Amino acid sequence: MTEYERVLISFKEILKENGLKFTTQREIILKTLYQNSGHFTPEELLSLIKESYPTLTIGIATIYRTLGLLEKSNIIESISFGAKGKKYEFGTKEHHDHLVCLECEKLIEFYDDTIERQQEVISQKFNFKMTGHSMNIFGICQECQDKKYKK
Amino acid sequence: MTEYERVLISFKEILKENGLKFTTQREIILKTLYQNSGHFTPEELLSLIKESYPTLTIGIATIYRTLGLLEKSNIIESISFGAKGKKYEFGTKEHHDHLVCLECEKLIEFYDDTIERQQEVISQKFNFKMTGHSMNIFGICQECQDKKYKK
DNA sequence: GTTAGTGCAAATCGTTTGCACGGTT
DNA sequence: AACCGTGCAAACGATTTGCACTAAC
Repeated sequence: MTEYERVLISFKEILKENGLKFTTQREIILKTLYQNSGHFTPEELLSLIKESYPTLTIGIATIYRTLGLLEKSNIIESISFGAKGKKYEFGTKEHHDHLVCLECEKLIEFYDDTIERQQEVISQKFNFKMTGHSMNIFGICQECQDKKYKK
Repeated sequence: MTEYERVLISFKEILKENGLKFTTQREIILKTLYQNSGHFTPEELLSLIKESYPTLTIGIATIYRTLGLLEKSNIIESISFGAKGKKYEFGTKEHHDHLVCLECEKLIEFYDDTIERQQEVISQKFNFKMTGHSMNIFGICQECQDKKYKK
């Protein structure tokens, strides 16, 4: 069984448990996020789906509704860009955080054990029941630093 | 000289250096953020100012413009709530991160040396020129956990 | 057949902008 | 006097919602 099949089954179970329906749109959105690793805004995702499935009618509202559902189900994750909206990505096997380049808006993923562990320590200190976290380091990526000197 | 006086002078210097003007509105916004420790949305700040200075006319646009200015000047800091906007706080002496309660939306501040240091390590690993970061731990605060059991 | 999901357009919310007037330098 | 800052309202972009219709169960 592929990873995608496993995720699909678990999504269907979540739907059933909550009296929700498994629709073509929901399947396509999930599949598209799975097949295209990367970070997408809802609009980007809509364009991608429309290109890939020209005969499917699908609206931006459904994208938003489904993304919300998938996020609550812990199948996908989002990262916020302030007033500039959110980007979504398939919730990969292992959690990671991001380096955000302020020049080219690129996201670089990283995973760091020390930080993960320290979060637990901090939560305990405040008797805080941690359900998630986001850690973003802002700055300029190597590529953009290089470009600057070439100008 | 009080801390506020020092900040005010440095703000005035930044304004002068950039050919900008020191206005009543800018002063009131800075003073209000300084005097009211806490995290405010632009709208909340506007209400607070209107209550405190009933004779002053001030619009939401000025709040946004001044908050942007103060943030670029490193006098205040912001934390983003995705599509739900940003909250601003006076840039206290030492940097800190936040525990965000998903139940009551309260922010709890913390400072953790291990995390701060580890960020430098990660940035170096990716040849990333770090200019800032945000780390938010999401979950349920102790108060809200208690409430849940009392219901 | 019942109920939830959909697309569409309108509505909403936070934020930004154009403009004529007023305040600071 | 020159020029920036202001309030106001309109504009904007991301997201949400109401509704009649359609599809999943």
